[in-house]
Amino acid sequence: MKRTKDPRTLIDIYNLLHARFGSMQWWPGDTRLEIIIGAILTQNTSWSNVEKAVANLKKDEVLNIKKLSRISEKRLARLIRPAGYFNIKSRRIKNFLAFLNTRYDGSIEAMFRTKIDKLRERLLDINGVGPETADSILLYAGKKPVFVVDAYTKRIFSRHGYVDEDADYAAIQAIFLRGLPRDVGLYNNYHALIVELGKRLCRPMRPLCNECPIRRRKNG
DNA sequence: TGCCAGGCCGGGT
DNA sequence: ACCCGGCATGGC
Repeated sequence: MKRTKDPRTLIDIYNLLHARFGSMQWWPGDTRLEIIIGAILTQNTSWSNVEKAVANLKKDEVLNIKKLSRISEKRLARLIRPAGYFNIKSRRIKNFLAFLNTRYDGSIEAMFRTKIDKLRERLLDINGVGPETADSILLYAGKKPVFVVDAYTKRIFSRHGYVDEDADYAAIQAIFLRGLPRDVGLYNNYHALIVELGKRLCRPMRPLCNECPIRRRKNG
């Protein structure tokens, strides 16, 4: 069966997802620091595990910049144990805090006063912060207009023919930046909707499923 | 039970 | 410039 190019825009897809799941208005987390820590903790890790780790940090009342900066890497690793990769993530959190303390005197506000592109460069220089983590920090903690790409984005939109299977992070991001108005609220909800769809329906070994709101059906 | 999860790094070609 | 193993817990 011959297939023609999907004429629907990325906005059309957004509207489908929004109709199905509503407004997510992310990130799940109370403070900007919690969002940043969560962004590191959720690297290749299910969110339910991250929640346990964050709960531990709150229970011990260390989820603030000063305490997190002072406790040992060892103790931090113990607290975030449920999130997996706890040793490396403890170091990565410490790396971020060292960056924040050194360059911005421990002020997240000061950090976000930096021009977006410059701040993104600096975040990427932190060992343990890659493109998705940096962009999540910028968008969700900083409310900056940066589109976040993740494994779900790549999987879902390559399956539906919007991005190449082998496209890298920057290429996928460029497609969304080109296809969407530069709007923080839209970027926020779009990525959140993608994750929601990914978590619920779009598993690795299941190419397309009938419940997928993006799926094109006969008769449109 | 084995596979997977909202990546990223470092060492090897 | 790629490619790949390592990192680790908890849920289904």
